Amino acid sequence: MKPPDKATVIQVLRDISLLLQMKGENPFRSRAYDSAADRLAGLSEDLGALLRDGRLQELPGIGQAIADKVSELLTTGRLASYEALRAELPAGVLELVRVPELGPKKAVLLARQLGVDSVDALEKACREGRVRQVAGFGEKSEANLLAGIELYRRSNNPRRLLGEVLPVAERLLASVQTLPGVIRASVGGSLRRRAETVGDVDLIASAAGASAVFDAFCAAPEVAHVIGRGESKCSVRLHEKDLQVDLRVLPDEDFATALHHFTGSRAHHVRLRGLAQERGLKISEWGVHRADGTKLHVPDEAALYRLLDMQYIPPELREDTGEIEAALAGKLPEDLVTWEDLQGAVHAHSTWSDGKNSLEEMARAAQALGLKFLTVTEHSQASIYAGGLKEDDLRRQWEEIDRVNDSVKGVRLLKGIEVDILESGALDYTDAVLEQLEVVIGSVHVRHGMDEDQMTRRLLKAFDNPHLHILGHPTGRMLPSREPYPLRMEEVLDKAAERGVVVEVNGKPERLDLKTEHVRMALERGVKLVVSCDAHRAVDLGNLAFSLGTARRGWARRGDVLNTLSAEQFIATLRKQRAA
DNA sequence: GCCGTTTTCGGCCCGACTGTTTTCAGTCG
Repeated sequence: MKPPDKATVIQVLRDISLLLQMKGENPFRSRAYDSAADRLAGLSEDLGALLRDGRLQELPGIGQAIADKVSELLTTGRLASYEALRAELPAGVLELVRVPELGPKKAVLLARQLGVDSVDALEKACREGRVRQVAGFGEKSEANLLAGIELYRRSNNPRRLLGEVLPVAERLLASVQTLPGVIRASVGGSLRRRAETVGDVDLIASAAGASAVFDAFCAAPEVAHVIGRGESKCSVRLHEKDLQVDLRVLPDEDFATALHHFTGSRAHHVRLRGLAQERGLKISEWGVHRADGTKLHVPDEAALYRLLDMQYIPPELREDTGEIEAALAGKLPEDLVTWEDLQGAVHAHSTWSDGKNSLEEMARAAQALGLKFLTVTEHSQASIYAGGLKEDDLRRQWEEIDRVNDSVKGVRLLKGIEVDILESGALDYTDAVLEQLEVVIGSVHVRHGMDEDQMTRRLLKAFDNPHLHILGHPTGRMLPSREPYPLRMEEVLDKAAERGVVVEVNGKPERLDLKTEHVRMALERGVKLVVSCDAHRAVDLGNLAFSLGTARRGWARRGDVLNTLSAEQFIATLRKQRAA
């Protein structure tokens, strides 16, 4: 039997946490399973390797009991205590808790009292007015459950892609900033941390009074429905993409601590608040207080970290994956790559292959973003479906690139290719053509079905070609629909480091490939990166922001990312990397 | 269930909102 993958282990731990809550167990025991799941989710190392080396228990939050359970699950494919727990509770409860508004306690109550064992059965019970007969439930509960069921049905995975949501959120933020009385406002939540997917949008604003702000916010044309509204929080659902937006409005003196609180992550906060306790401080969204109730002045987030004697931690790093220890020791990198550092955008297509805009339009879009160069990397001949270029087409394209470079000032198009890495690991052009190009990205586009061994060897073989500069979207995943192809990432990155192959952090919202954990693995090995936009339209140059966010989440510094160099240095460095 | 530079027992982050309640439990983030 195939051993369960990491995602399965994480899911089982989360299920155990829920089942323990259903049983009414000690909530801290339940939380321990959740924390362990969080820890594994943020892990860059291979779970199987940790198990083999007996190092599972070295992970904070994983002790003897959970390590044993993970071990049992990984080695036997089953977990007896989990199965026993499931058997103790009514069937279907783990499905029921996926309905928003329905938590473990209510789910088990309804399952026991009404015999509902599925979301369908729950809906029927609501419609027949049976739910309101259960103590603690009323007519409103029924209506809310029906609304929750509809939401649950509309999308099995309610999390949206960062690249879909961020532009919507930033537009909304701009309008909130103009509402009456608003002093400061920011995006918060996993969106601010640049997680690859986000569940909803958190906006935090400061103003003298919340009421007028909420009135205006709820009346905005993009708002479809007001979910709830209290003293400091208001939740709405937008017409656009069915997105839920939570707006918090607080006095300006509480803005920094509120922004910090609603940025998360939960794991980061738990650690930080523990540290605060040791210093006799209490942190909440309403400020930092001493035990005697004195409130400390916290004008911005940096001040909050200073109170705990640690370096400022940027939002993208707040996941409790080592950033707290580093910040306490003063070892957090202070030169994480920023938007301002970027001089060029990597990976763009034009109408020469499957792009929608001309070379000149792409150049002008790059110019408008203040970029100094853009690498034009069309598909190669094997990618017939994507209008891949024959070698002759390429030469004609170079003439047009020269013309555009003469006419559009301040930005330079680099002559490149996204060449297919064929099934054999060979590249899809002759060396005679490849050596004339300034930028060669090699990517896998066909035959994803190879097994782990075959795919690993395919990539390593491609590294043998000295003209390959950059490995493009290394795992081929597409969120949420296509799994990454199987690959021994450690081996690929080891070899990339050894051979000077640069690795792409692809910024297309569905890809974000490398993902965060792999970025860290690459950097630990000294692999150099490019952040890319994989643009097929001029507007896609904005994908660079998503790639940048992923690189920062992986702790990438300015010097790790080659498109922070000038065009000349960029080209020279790509060549030098491979010559070394 | 995890954890420990006073502790191997006794803590564990913190609060808003809702619906159902007359003081709180459940859910969410």
